[in-house]
This record gives sequence, C-alpha cells and structure tokens, in this order.
Amino acid sequence: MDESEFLAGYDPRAYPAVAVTVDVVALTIRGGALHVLLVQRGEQPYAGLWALPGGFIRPGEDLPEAAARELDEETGLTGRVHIEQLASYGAPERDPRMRIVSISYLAFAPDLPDPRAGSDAADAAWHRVDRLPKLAFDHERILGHGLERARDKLEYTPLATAFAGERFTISELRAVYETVWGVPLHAGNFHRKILSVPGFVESTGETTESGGARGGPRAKLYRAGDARLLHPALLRPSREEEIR
Amino acid sequence: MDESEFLAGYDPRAYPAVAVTVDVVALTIRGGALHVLLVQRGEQPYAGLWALPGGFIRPGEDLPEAAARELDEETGLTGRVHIEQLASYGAPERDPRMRIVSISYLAFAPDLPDPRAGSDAADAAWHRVDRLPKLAFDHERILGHGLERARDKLEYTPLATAFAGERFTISELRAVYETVWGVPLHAGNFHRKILSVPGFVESTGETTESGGARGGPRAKLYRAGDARLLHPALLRPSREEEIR
DNA sequence: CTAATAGTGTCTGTAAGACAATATTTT
DNA sequence: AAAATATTGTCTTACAGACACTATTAG
Repeated sequence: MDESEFLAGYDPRAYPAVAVTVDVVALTIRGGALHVLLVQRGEQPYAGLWALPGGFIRPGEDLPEAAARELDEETGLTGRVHIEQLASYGAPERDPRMRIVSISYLAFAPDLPDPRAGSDAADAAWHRVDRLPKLAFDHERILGHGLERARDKLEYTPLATAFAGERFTISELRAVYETVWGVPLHAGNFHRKILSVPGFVESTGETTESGGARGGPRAKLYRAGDARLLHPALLRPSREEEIR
Repeated sequence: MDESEFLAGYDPRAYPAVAVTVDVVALTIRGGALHVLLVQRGEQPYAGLWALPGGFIRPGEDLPEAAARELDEETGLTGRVHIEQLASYGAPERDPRMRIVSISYLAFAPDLPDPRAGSDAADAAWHRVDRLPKLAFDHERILGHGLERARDKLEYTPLATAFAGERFTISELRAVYETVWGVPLHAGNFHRKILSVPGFVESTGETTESGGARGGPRAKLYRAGDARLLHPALLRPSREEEIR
C-alpha cells in the first residue's frame, strides 16, 4: 500500500482496534521515603508482577476523569490529590495482547492510609521508589518519567505543599524536598528562602503543640499560599551530570 | 453496570472503537514572526477550517514515528527537526465522528520552505501565531499548550538553537528569544549571558560575510553547543500575572 | 559622514550559600 | 545539663539588568 492510498482511504475502523488506557504514577512520602502506589497483577500477561494502577478509559469519560477514577479505586481517595498529565506511551509491542496506547498521569498526595485492593488486582501497596520490585510492561520507564517530573516541579511550583498536610512546618516542607531530591538541604538557608518567595506559604499564626521528638522549640505552622509558580525558584543543588 | 462488573469483565473490544491520532504543533520563525504549520481541511467535519497536521497512527508504528511521518508528509522534512511529545487530549466529544484520543507533538524547525499540501488537505501553510484563522476541533487549545511549552523551554534548554540555522550569530539567537517571548531583550546583556552559559553555543571561528543590512560590524558565527540544559537558565523578564 | 550594530566594561541590587549565633524545647 | 531544632544574622560570591563605551560596517 502506498502513501496516497493511505491518505485517501485510511479508515481506522478497518484496522484492529487500538485500546486506550490511563496509568497513574501516584507518589507520596511515608516515613521519610518517597513511595509509589503499585498493584500486583492477578492475570496474564505479567501475572504476579507489580504495575502502576490503571485501566481502560470508558465511553463518555474524559482522560483526567479516568485517571482520577483509577486512583480512587485503589486508594479510596477523591479530593485532596493533585493530579496532572504526565506523558503517553504507544510502542506497538508494549502490551503483548493488543495495541494499547497509555496516557499516564502523575498524582501527589500527603501521607495516606494503606490502599485497598481493587478486585482486578491481587494486591495494592505503597512501595519505596528506591526498592522497587520488577514492574510489568514499560511501567518502570513511566515511573522514571514521573519521578523526573516531580523533581523538576518542586523547583518552580509549590508542589511540595501537596505532599504535606493541610498545615505544616518549614521543617516538614524541607523534609519533602530532601526526600524527593535525595539531598540534604541547609536548614537555615532553606527557611529564609521559603519565607522570601511570595505566596509559597502563609502563616496560620499557630505553632506545633510540642517541640521536635529529640528536642528543639515549637515550630510555626503554615499553610499553602496562593502562588502557582515560585519566583525566584528553588533550584536544586548543581547537577553537573544532567547539563551535558 | 456497577464497579465490580467493570473490573471483572471489562473488555475494550466490546465497546465502540477508540481511534488514536497524532497532531503536530510545528513552529518556525519566518520574517521575525512565530509561525505554526496548519492544513486546511478538505472534508467534514470542520471542512474549510484550518487544523494542525495529524492523522491516525498506523499498525506497527510508534507514536513519535507517526508524528515524524505526519510532519514529513506536509513539509517534506526528515531530519533537522527537533520533535517532542506535548500532551494528549481525549475529551469524549472532541471529534463529532467518534471517540478520538490525540497525542500531540511539538516540533521546532529553522526557517523552512513553504509546505506542500498532502492529498487529504486542501492546502497547507505557515500561519503567524498572532494572526490565526479559526481552527478545527480543540486545536486552538493544543496550539496554546504548545506555545506555552516552547516559551518555557527557551528558558532552561538550548531549544532556541533549533530555530536557528546550522550556524548563527548571537543577534539571530536573540531574535529567536524576542520573537517567541514577544519581548525586546537588551542586546549587550543578552550577548554576555549567552557566552557565559557553558555549552550553549560554541564558536566556529568564522564571521558573517558582511555587516548587518543597516550597518554594523561583522558578527561572529556560532553553532549549538553540547549542553542539554542551560545553567544558569535564561529567565524571562518578570511575569507577575503568571505567578498567582 | 551618519546611523546602526557587535561586542565589552562597569556599577548596582538581588539572591544563593557558607557559617555563626541565639532561643526554645526534649530527654 | 546536654543535645537537638527553629529561627535569625552576617558575610561572600554570583548573576541579572541598567547603562555607557568602543569598534566596525552599510549607505
């Protein structure tokens, strides 16, 4: 078949169906480590392996809607979760059953209770991103892109507050950055920096009930401010490797 | 139908097919103005309106491959063009014929010859992005996202060099920034800044054959360097509106 | 010659990062 | 009391932006 035939007479319904799924990279911080939500596959292919939660889009359902539904099915979570589109994947052989194009979404949540398993998954659980089991399909790659995106967005958006609770201390916010970036940050400089960025956090006037577990004064409590972008941004400590 | 039925027995082949297309936001700079490649639709729906070039993915074809093919069909361009995934759109009613999920790609090219029309398009042409005709489907929104992405990426990647030719002067590079951002930049400060960012440009040792059209010395010629990220970044002049 | 442009020098304000200091709290 | 932590202060360096200046070329 040559090009003009394709262009003139191409009818998608004449070809094997393409299925569209959404997959969700849901991140949270538990016990000082970054975790991702995974479900254990109950069926072939890749039965027994872990995978990102996801599934087919339904008739009449928009993509973000489908992503929110899939996340809700695993976590019981409805509001409270920041969710955004990540990327799409459509390599012909990425699913051995049929042609599947997957739209991935990235979600950030504060520390959450353990997920409940959906009925199509043998199990669902949070996994530390630095101790991952083998993942099904190309989900390792998708997760990698999600982590990259999350690290980038901490720099120039107030995303870090989505990992913290409703009210938080500057130290808790610093812990988010240290966990996601994997580097220690200077407490004093970080503190001053956060307060100097307009709209990043706003004071609640309250303080913690008690000092830190191992001593120290009570910390002031803040809530997320109204900034959508951080200016100036919080730049990650230099990453020479990533520049070239 | 309740949730457990869906989860247990959902079979995508039992539903009306979903079609997957790629759409390309191809940007170039011509005559000091940012242009996007559009094709005029020959068929319903939206016959006569302009649209982003795109089409159905083919069996066995990966997504970036499909995007490159669609672009090639309109421009005859093969290499030389930077192309990257932009976003995906899948609102149920975005195409009146059937459920179509579209993966959009963003392409940047140096000044190009006029496109040739593909046989499924009445016409294809570069349009100034500030003087657009009415666009079909949700292509105005997709283009908007593409422009946003392009403006952002100029800040922290060497993308601007993709709009310039193989060899270029600092002034030409500045013109790219001024065109895409829509703001005038200070020539002297810009010049020093570009040369101070490691790996952004490298000298060719050559100069232009003659000075500028209206006078001035010959300019040194540079080529793109090996940096993948600009550090420090070239920040856009303050955009208070976009912060909150 | 005049105007325009390439490229460099200088100065100022802002902000990042190193480091120190103080106050408050837990054990 | 000792250790840990919150918060603030000081100093140095890097860098963005304003502005000035010189050299070179077209017309």
